[in-house]
Amino acid sequence: MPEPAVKLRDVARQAGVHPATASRALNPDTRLLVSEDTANRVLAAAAELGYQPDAVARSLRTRRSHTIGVLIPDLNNPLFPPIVRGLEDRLEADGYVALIGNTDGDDARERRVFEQMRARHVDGYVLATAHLRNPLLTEAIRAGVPVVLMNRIAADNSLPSVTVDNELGVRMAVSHLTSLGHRDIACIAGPQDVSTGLARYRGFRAGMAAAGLDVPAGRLAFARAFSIEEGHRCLRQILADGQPCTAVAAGNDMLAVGCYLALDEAGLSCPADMSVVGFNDMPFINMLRPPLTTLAFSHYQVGTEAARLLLERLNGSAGPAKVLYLTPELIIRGSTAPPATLTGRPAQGGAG
Amino acid sequence: MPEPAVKLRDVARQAGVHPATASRALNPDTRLLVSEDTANRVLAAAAELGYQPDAVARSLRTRRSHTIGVLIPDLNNPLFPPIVRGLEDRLEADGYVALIGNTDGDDARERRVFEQMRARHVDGYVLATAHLRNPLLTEAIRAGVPVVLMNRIAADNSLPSVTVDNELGVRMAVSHLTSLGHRDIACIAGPQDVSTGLARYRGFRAGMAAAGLDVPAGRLAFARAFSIEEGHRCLRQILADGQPCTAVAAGNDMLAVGCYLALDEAGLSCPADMSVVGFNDMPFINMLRPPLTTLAFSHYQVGTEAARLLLERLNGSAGPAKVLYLTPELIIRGSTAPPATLTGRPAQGGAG
DNA sequence: TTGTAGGCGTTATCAC
DNA sequence: GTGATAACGCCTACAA
Repeated sequence: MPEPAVKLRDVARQAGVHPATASRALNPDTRLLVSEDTANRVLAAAAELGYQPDAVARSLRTRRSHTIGVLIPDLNNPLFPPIVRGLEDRLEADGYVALIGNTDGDDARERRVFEQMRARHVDGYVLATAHLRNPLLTEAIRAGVPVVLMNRIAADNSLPSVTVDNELGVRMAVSHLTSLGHRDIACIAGPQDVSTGLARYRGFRAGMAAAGLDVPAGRLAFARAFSIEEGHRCLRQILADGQPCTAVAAGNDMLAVGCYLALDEAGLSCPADMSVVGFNDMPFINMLRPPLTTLAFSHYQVGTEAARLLLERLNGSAGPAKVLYLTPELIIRGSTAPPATLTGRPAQGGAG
Repeated sequence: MPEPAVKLRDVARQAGVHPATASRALNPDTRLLVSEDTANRVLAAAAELGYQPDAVARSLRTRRSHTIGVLIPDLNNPLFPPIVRGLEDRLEADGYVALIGNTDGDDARERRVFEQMRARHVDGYVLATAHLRNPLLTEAIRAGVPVVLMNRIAADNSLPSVTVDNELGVRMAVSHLTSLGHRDIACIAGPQDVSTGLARYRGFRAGMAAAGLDVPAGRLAFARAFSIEEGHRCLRQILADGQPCTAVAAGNDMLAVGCYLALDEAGLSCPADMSVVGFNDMPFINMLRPPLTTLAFSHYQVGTEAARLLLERLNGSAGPAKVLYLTPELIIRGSTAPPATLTGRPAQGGAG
């Protein structure tokens, strides 16, 4: 026994005006076109009947869906829920809703989701999945749909984007390690075809160079994904290689967790035998043993800022693309300590 | 320079037919109304032009948005991302998309989000936020929109729902503890106005009764939310109360994590001084020290099954509501061990 | 200040 | 089997 929804014409009838007048009274932008008295009658009628404008019909007419398409790699990555919350909370304030699409790093899937969203007339996109060169981007732009990038950015900074200063973050991490006395520092870099992986690796090299330290090949590994498994594999590889080291800078927290596993497996303990630094300060990462030293930034804010940049575009502001860098904060926890050689104990790896 | 989208009438013109015919050819359900030859021409034209039907216009006409409203408490709760993924993956297979709304346990917010979704003509709702008596439910039903519950269920089983067998799970947990030799077992129960909190508490009482054990008031605390803070507060309260116990069954993993904090604070160690059992087997909970013994079930499957039940309704199946119970699995990890009183003796498996 | 009319893109219901 | 027509609910020139 579904109750028929109340429509604009019902409100108009109740207020004794024409639907067009009711429409004007209900729409904040056109309310001043109508007499205050009429406006009040219409508003009262709408309230009484519980009128909700039909968003679908409105979209068809106005060509604006008030819907945003959001593409992320995988919601299961703990980095993304707070980002998505930030996005949705900010968008909701302006009457927008978000369609979330997971790509699982699969180009075909990404394209399917993208097209789905296009068919639903999303007013804009927020992408957290950008590769350094991404065909989807040019396509969206050609279609005249605003795009904002978050977390990852594109090769040229031609698009509005929000990201943490990855390079600075890793330089801070390296500086923290060297100030503890570490000199033999390994790096597990993330994938180099996304900006996060690349910028953090650059930050590592810059930090090491600034400290006058070498980066021999045996202390460097490239993860094929930002996953626990890859972190595990990479540190195992470095340990097997025999290039001794007392600390490792991981491309993100997931890789760092993988390092924990590899250390366990090798019978080494953190931080006594090896210090570990991550990146992101994922939720719950402070609950691990030892709690992970990592670089923090407000994930929620990444979402709200990305939403803000997109809303600016949607509200007509043109101008050059704003690229926002959040400053990371080094959170020192239990996974970093001076190297064993300095604490009185014999050095595990017997480094020179 | 936005390219104009290609419309049905463009396809029709290219194929040399009337738009109505093109529509029939493109729609699988009506394709048999049109000659095979024409159908092929239309399909070819559509492919060539890259035609994507306008979902908004279609919705207006057909009164179906192929959109589902999903209400969850908070995406930041690690339980929900996999559930949402399950939902979205299953819905996508049938051409539906999900609008996710976070309620933060706030009734007003829940109502706002619900109305937003209604205005967008969602074809159905999936609610993970159901209180035992929920006004939204009757409202949705009155509007003729199908509703499926997941994770939590309503007081009467009048709605299709998917949930783990909470009572059984906690009985398994208690049985595990008693078989280790525990007799003085505390319980930190979740909120009693939601089905999960209530059923798990019932399971605890049933399990204890089956083992012939008492539940004195001093070993029982009710959390006001499924949060780390509340778990912390509740166990601290129990410890302060002076009723000695050697194990605690927490209403979920978050509460269990709070227990870890309270134990740390009290200088007690887990599992030597106190065993802890959780519920849910949240992602990353196995990375804690000690890894948490808990009850696992496929969160992803909760999502896919909920989607399935809803799709059944949307495809017209009536019949009585199906209530699906997933069977939980006890995952024994490092947070449970025989009580200290027994560990001096070779009484590992044997309970007195 | 308010009413009229037309159309957004699609599909359902008629005719032919 | 196909074409014409109307309508889904709303907004917005334009007319009055």
